[in-house]
Amino acid sequence: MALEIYNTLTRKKEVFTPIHEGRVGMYICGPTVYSDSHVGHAKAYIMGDIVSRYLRFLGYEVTYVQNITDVGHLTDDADEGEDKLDVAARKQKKHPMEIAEFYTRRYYEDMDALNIRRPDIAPRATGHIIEQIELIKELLEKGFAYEVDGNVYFDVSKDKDYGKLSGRKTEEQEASGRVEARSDKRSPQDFALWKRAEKGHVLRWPSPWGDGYPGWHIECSAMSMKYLGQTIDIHGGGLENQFPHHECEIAQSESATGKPFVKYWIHNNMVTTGGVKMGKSLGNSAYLRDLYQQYNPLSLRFTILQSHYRGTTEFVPEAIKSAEAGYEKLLGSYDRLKQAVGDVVLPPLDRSNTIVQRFIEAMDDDFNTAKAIAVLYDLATETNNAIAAKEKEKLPILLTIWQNLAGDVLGILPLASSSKSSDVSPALMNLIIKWRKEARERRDFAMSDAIRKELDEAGVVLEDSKEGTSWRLK
RNA sequence: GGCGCCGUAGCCAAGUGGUAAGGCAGAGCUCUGCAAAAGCUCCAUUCUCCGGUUCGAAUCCGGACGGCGCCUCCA
Repeated sequence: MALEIYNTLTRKKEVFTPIHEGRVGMYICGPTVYSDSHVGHAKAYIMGDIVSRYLRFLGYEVTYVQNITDVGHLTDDADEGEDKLDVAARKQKKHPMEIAEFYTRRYYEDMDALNIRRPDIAPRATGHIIEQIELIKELLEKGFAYEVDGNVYFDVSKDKDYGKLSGRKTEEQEASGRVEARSDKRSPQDFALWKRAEKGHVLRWPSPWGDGYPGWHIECSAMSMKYLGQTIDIHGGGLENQFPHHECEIAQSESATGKPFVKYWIHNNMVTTGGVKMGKSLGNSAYLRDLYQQYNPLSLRFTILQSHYRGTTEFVPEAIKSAEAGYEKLLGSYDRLKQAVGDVVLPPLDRSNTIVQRFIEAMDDDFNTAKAIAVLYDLATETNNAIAAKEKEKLPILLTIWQNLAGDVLGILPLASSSKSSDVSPALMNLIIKWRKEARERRDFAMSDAIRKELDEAGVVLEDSKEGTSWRLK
């Protein structure tokens, strides 16, 4: 078996072979930092996280680049609309860069909580204006772009391949009545590479075409090529970015370099509620930091991983709660195993183990995390039985498997530092358990039950078994 | 109008030609002073519907119905 990835460009699963043996360059379109992150961001960046984690598990040297868009795009590619960062800045009476910095920090906080590893390089659009201008100059020199009164547009008619990612033909676009004609573009489907800054536009830079700011799509082309080369292995993002954003990126990049821009395009599907897309503009979206008040962030990650990244995820309380219940069952098994194993040096991962094999087979199939999680439930059952049967030899082997599959690849095990903070002293708990045991021995069940009930209310669960009483935090 | 996706048990959800994964909820049993946890067992003769291809279809083809996405900022 080998890793197969569904390539949006070819609309089929392809065996993954990196351009340079042993190394992978990947780019996932990052957020525009003018508001807080919502569940849609979680799904997209969990996908990027899983892809990079699994590639590393397979032994690849991965460079993961994810931009921070701190130049507000116009709300459309015509000459209308407003810069989103400018709007937020004006409302809050702040400089646009304050807005960008504020939400960038909060973005990372929100993603950290989901156990999403930070990208290796997180370039900001405002830090790469020079690169963007250079790319635009090249496109002008090669005749793929034209300037009108301080605005520079990409000439879609010059690009024979335009539409190859999204399956759109330019003639069809022209037939659509939805493309605004009100601008100085030659053709409605041409898109802006550089915009002239009007009076009052705060974010602006000097350029060969006068003061202005970059268009929506150019930053990703410029930054991905700067850090990953002219052809990169994997480029991805949310499905709604397929058109026009990624289509335009391909047009710009390939016209400038004459080389393929991306080998594998990956797109994640949406998060829905009641079957309808959750989105900012629809007003049915939920901010992650609000959800964190109600749910453990890792159980939200688990909920998302229980569906495939290319399918939709139905995000309703009933689904989240049932996922959370299943997730806690897995964690319970892992916690008991960790306690049973104690502090010993763990063996290396045995990749020939049946459970590991099945897990790899699932992940090799276009990152099928739902199937991979089903394997973890078998791992949990095996773990629970091994603990009950006191198979001491087997336990460290199982713990290694948990840490590799559930921990390193899926990222659903709590990090040691972030596990439930305990203000409960183990020594005091042992004392309480000892007294309760004495009460039980003299059959004072009223007392022993009262102790259990009150501890439960304090967040500590007691569990009696043949081996004695154990405790855990709720 | 153009392009595309989806419809699997009460809920979430994998499966894309070989006879329905997994989780939650539910039922029973084991263990147990009780509870919890855990284990075992049960829980879709069937995949929206109707035709077709095939030895064989949830999976392929055609049609109907229902839902959704993109085409405008969006993960």
